[in-house]
Amino acid sequence: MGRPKNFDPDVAVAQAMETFWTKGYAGTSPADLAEATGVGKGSLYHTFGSKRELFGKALDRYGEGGSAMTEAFLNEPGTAKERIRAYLMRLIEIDLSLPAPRGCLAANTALELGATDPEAMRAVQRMTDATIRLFTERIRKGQRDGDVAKEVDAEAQAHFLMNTVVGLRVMTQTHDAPVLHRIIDTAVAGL
Amino acid sequence: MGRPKNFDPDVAVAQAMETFWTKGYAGTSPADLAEATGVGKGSLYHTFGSKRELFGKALDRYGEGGSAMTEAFLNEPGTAKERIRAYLMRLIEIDLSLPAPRGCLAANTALELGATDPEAMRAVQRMTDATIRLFTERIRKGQRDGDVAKEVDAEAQAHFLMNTVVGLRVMTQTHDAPVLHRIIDTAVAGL
DNA sequence: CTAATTTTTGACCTCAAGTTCAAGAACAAT
DNA sequence: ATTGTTCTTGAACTTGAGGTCAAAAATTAG
Repeated sequence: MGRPKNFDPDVAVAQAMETFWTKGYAGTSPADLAEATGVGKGSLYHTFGSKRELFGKALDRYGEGGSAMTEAFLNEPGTAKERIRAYLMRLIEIDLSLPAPRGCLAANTALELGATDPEAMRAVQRMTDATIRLFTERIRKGQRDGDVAKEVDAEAQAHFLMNTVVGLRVMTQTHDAPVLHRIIDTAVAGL
Repeated sequence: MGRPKNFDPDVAVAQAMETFWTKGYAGTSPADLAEATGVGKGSLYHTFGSKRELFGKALDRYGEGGSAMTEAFLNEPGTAKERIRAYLMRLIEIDLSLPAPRGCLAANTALELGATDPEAMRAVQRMTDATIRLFTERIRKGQRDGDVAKEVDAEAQAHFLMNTVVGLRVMTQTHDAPVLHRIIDTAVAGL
């Protein structure tokens, strides 16, 4: 009972995520969030408690979406090297197609809140660990399929690829597609 | 003539740089800068004009310091691979020895101001290009010395290494030394 | 010593961020 | 229709950021 919400909290979280992603945590004001979601400030506070809590939900949602997209992409037909390369290419392609590249919410958060917000860091780490696991599994599958050499240390490669992804999402801010493509080609050479 | 400054602007810039590096651009208030430099807010504004201008000087100074340290490190005796590996190791070692890792001021700036400050981006790009050039030269020297294969594309490797550096400076926030070391070893495997 | 010049200091100003709250609106149950 | 409950709205509050300014202090030239 009681008056029904006239917005969907999940949708609002998704819209908030987009805003945080584009403008950063500190750079996003309650007014921005109200505009992005179409919900009054008061209502947002009533529903989510605080800006930080809303951000937490947005981070979680980002992790879910990212995981799903990574998993889907890696598991399309092809060799491990092909799929991983295609995944990296896709990542920068999306970012470069935006009016202004915004990198990776997780990486952005790590840098912006790293020193001051341990819980945000844990959320970021959960996401990177999930991605690393997906990479590891895909490489192991490649080894079973015979398209990746048995000697390759799947976990080491996965960590390394994660590092490359993070780097790319920053380099997107300052470098153009050809440079980024060559970086990707160099990075997957070890597979 | 006139009253003499009772602080050294160069020193103040260096102190401001440390503060921006640790707390980020937006996260650093004029009051923080006054405390870090020991100079009154009014005096800082009198000397530097605005927070943004002071930040510009701090960025430049960071670039100079970084370049000098990179060049010095790469040119110590050893093979290209050894020196580059040592350089990467040193970078994360410094960062991990701090109470809280703060990454790379240039990378942090790229993410924080990427969308909104083209001039800061140009400064960042000047720095990364300088580093890439140093990597390229060191790899070419390795090829002349015979410790790097002639077939290696020095520029592609240099861009790739730059990307790895950027990635590492973010990963430092969430991962520990052994993982980072393995990433470095994987990254320099192509040399 | 006076004048001219430059720096320092700290009070002051404006504006927006982040949040709270009182009043009213929309529902379900009785 | 009334009650109890939950949601919405917009005003209002507090705090600190970023910056300005007038007055005092420190210097050199004459």
